Parts: sequence; structure tokens; C-alpha cells
Amino acid sequence: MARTQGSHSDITGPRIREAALGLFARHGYAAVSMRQIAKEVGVQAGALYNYTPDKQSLLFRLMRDHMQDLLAAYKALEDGGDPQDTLRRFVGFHIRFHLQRPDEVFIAYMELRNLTPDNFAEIEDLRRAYENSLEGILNNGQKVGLFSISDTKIATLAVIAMLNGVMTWYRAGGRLSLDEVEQIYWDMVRRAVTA
Amino acid sequence: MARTQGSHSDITGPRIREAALGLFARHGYAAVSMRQIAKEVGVQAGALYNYTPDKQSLLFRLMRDHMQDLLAAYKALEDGGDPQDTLRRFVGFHIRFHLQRPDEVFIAYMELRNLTPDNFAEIEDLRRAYENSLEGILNNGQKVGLFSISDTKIATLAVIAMLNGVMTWYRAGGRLSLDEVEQIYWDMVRRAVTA
DNA sequence: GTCTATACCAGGATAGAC
DNA sequence: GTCTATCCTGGTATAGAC
Repeated sequence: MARTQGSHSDITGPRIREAALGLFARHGYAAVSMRQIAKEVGVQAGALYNYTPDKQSLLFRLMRDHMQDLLAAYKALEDGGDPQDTLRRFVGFHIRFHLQRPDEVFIAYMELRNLTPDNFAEIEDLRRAYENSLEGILNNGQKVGLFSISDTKIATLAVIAMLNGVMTWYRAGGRLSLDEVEQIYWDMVRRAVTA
Repeated sequence: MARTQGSHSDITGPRIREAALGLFARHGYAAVSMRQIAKEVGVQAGALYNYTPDKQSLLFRLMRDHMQDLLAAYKALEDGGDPQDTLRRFVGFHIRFHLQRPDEVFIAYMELRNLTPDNFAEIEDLRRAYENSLEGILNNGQKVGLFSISDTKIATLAVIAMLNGVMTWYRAGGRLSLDEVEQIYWDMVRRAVTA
């Protein structure tokens, strides 16, 4: 049966999210208008409101979906090996997952201040849950004497901050392969937490 | 001689920059209006244009002044000691300088995308000059065998990214003193670049 | 589900009086 | 140097026809 002319609910929705994702990442949430998003999708601005109640929800859902994907992907990979090995896998996972989604990552931490308080709290909970995964690894390693960390909370934030730096410079096809990047960062992280 | 009524060129200019700084840091450049800035200063929006040709220049000058201050402050502290000692001083300087100017720091790397291409290029040059200072330290230490770094360019970016992470969580009067924070980060940095 | 049209408000910037 | 008033543009969101 042919689809009704002008009816594209199954493809317009995703296309709106993709367009918003790219535009928010490039120009920032506040600088992007609903008309710009609509233009990129190829519909009129009013049509967007069949898919999102407002602009804020568009941003929030992009961020929430990203954080939930991140948590789910990490949970799927988690195992009970020794802490050093688990930390090595965390480093590789973090780098690769984030490099695969540069726009989502950029938005997820540049646009926090443009969330309403309720939405902000929900995203923060997800972010903290992810940080707790890493802190758990560091605590385990510390307990069994593999790591030597004066403050695991700060070390957690320091490691994540360091790894996030990859996003600012890495380009596929550049001087270094992904394996090399992963190796270099793993070396630095390993030494930073080891006596 | 009494100043002409309504004439405040010597204080209004700085007050505009202060207001813009705080508002841009809190809400983002694109989300802040000239009318908001004017309201905080206590003048009408039109009066702002006696001090800045436009909103873009307001942002650019805040960022340029900050980067120039950063470079000048670091140059004043630089010396020719051994690389390990110089690196330790860099870590302390970076943390303290940035924690003293949270708003400037936040803007300087959150609002890069809201600069015109010319302005962006100028800020980027300043940022790179600062990074080069650190890379020089790492290269020196590597040359004399004090450091063991597989890629000094990446190590430079990794160290700066890690140190910048302090800004996201440190609050004066919190659990850790500034000296303790500096010590913890110095330990991690030292180990990360040492075999 | 999408369109056209529009309500309504706020943005940056300027002109001219004081 | 600041004010008031205003121009012009563009923002989010909605109503109602198709």
C-alpha cells in the first residue's frame, strides 16, 4: 500500500534528531533556530512540532539517549578480571566509544547549562553513574595493592578529563592509528595510577 | 571639577566587560542579549555601543585579554631550571592561574565556536603558544633522559586536559586545600611522564 | 503529517534629543 | 555619555487548511 503523500513519520523523526545533533554540535544549542533545523530536514518549521513538544526536549533527548547508550555499552563490556586489566579495557572503551560519537559527546558536556533544572539533574545522574564505574575500578585496584592513588575520586575525574582530551585533536586518517592512540593513553593512565 | 552628569566613561567600560564576562560564562554567549548586559550595568542597551562596536568584539576582547594575561604570567615565571622542576612549576601555575579566573577560562574554551574566523585564528595562535611552552618542557626532559614520553605532542595535550579538569570540581573551602590539589595532580603528571 | 500563515516576542543595532 | 524611540530581522510556537 502506498504511503499517504506527505506522510513520513518513520523517517522525519530520526532526520530531525540527526539535523539537530549536527547543528547543536557545530553552532551550539542557543545559536541554532528551529527554522535552521527544519531547513536541513526539508520541512517547514511548524512540522517539527509533530515530533517534539519544544526545542528543549530535542536537546534533552539527544543527551539522555547518548548517556544511556554509553552506560549500556559499558555495562555490556564490564567483567570481573583484575583491576589493571579492567582499567585498560575502560581506557580503550572510553576512547573508542567517544570518538565514534563526536557530536553527541560535544553536546553532552557543552550544553549542560542549557538544560532545565530537572533535565540537568537527570543527565547528571547518568554521568555520575558512569564516573562511578571508573572509580570502582580504581578502588578495587587500590584495595589489592595494584594501584597507588592518593585520592580515587580526583583520579577518576583526572583520568576522564585526560581521555576526553582525545576528542579535541584526534582525526581518523591522521598521524596515529586508533590502536596507537589507545596505547599511548593507556601508558599514561597506567603510570599515573601506579607507584 | 565635577564630572558632567551622566558621564562615566572610566567606569562603565570595565563594568560592561565584567557583566559580559559573568553572563557569558553562566549562560553562554549566544544566550545572552545586549539588553541583559546593559541591565546588569545599569544603562540602556544603546549605551553599550559607546564602548564596543558590537557583541562579537565584546566576546573577542575578553578572550584575547585572558589569553594574553595567561601567556604573560607564564613567561614571567619561566626559568631555566631542570625540566622536572620546571614541569612541577608549570602544573602549579596552571592550576592556580586558572582557578583564579573561572569565568575567563570557561569562556575561553566554550565560546571558541562563536568567534568569527579571523578572531578564532588569533585566539588559536595564543592558545598554541601556551601549549608550546609545555611541549618545550617535555621535550627538554625527554632529551636529557628525565622523562619517558612516547609522543610529546599528545602528552602536552593530555596534561593540559587533565589539569583543566580541576576547574569542573574544585571549590574553595572544600575537602582539599589548593596545596593538596596541586600535590595530587603533580604526582599524577610526574608519574605519567616518567618511566 | 505537512503546509501556509501568523501571533507574539525578543534580538542587535542605530538616530537624534538632551 | 546616556537616554528614548525605533528599525528591521529573526526567534519559538500555534492554528487551521489540505
